[in-house]
Amino acid sequence: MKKQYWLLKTEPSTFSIDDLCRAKNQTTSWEGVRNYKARNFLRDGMKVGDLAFFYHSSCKVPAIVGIVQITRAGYPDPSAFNPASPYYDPKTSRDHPRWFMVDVKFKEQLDPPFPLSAIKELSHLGSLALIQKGNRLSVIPITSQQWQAILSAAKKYSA
DNA sequence: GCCAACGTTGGC
DNA sequence: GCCAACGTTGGC
Repeated sequence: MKKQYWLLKTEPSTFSIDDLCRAKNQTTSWEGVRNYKARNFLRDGMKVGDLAFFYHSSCKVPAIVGIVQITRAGYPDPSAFNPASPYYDPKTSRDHPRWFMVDVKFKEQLDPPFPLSAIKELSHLGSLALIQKGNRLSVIPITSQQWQAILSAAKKYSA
């Protein structure tokens, strides 16, 4: 199966790349996604070994800050069943899970981070959901061409 | 803090 | 099934 590429958004005030680095095995479950399109990508699209950009949103400098690898494919997100969780969804149950998550492991930090403003300047990206106006998708598929273009630009980038 | 864009909800 | 109202996202 061909490797697929992704971009995962997170608010650093909730969960940052530093949090991931400090996590046990530098691995975390990507809980709390409550959007159907994103859910479908988590449940059906992501495979073990896929790579994803780790993106900080809703912060001072929105940017790709690192790379992670998928270490476990989609499985039910238990936070949906937990009334104490901010991600609790009373309309779902363990018998009929609605929300899914994957596990991701830290692979690499981008230093410096590659900011959204620079991503927008790349001409050869074609349509990338991240830079489309009003986009709110938190799990975004990336073509291998886009991946290469962003990665090589990011390696050359210095603020 | 503002506001545009989007997804979801619920009345009909 | 439609669509207005609402809540949320996220860049600026």
